Amino acid sequence: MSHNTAEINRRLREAGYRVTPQRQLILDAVCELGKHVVPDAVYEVVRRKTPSLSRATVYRTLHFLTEQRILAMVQMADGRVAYEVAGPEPHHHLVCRTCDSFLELPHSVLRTFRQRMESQYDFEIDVSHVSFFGHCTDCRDAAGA
Amino acid sequence: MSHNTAEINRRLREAGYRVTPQRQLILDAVCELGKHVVPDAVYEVVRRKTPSLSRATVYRTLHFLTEQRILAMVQMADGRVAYEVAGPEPHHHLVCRTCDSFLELPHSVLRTFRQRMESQYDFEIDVSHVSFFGHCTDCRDAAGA
DNA sequence: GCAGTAGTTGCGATAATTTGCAATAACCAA
DNA sequence: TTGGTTATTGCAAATTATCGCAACTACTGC
Repeated sequence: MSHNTAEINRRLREAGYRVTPQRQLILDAVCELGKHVVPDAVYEVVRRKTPSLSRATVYRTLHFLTEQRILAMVQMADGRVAYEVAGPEPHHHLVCRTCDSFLELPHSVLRTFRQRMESQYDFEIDVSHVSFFGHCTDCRDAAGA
Repeated sequence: MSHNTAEINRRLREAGYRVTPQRQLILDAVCELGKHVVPDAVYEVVRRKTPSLSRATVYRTLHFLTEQRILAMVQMADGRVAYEVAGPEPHHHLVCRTCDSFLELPHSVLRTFRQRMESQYDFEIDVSHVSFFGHCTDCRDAAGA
């Protein structure tokens, strides 16, 4: 369990939302499944414990927890969205379009860029998570052969 | 019409693909609809001229034309994908999550970043189009009030 | 021109995601 | 503890996106 349940529950209640068993189950499932968790995988896990829990609830809850910055939404190369538990410091991904592998980037790589957008365009980039797509070393080598 | 039909047709045929009325209609529609065109809008337009043209063809053709770098795929704030005619030089967007407006960024803003990723991570970012999400001046003012 | 080849399309089925609404249950206050 | 308020859930239907396959047709070579 890599999330502080008590703290999260407090935050939710403070904001006027409710802590429901469904929300806790879904958060636990994302946590347990690791990084780049797709909605369907979450559904499969929670459904084992609570078969009545519906797909709609999974989708809604993932959205909800993302809005609350408890989860972060990440884009996969094929366009699907996945989720992961949001750490205290955001991080970013380099996603390979060919093999779907990904590299993690520290937030620092975007810090300068972000500041520039703010001063130049007066636009505040939401950097909870950014994915960049392209091709990793291996796949480029394979293609170039 | 902001695209050179003859040139595009030549490119497609040269690559072994075919120039079909459906593809032309769909490209024209994207062109006419402007920037950030969603698949359904394209479908509504082409269907007026050719009611038999199916939704599947719209989706497939948008993907296809994107692969051929004739269109560029852009992400909207709500996660949906949209398309626009790809210019000779890529450009990027700052998309406001609140009002869905967007600012265009010249490719140059990412050039340094891209080079850094290449030298540091040996990862080649596909920069045909990148969207950054956040909040524009107006929406931040409105929210902060 | 004309016919053959293979890239494309349309249809229907399927998967993935969202939404409306009534029933439910978490939380707060007394 | 109990009751009321209202956020949340589950269901089913609506949307949105994808896929398999047979029919079609754009293109090439003759």
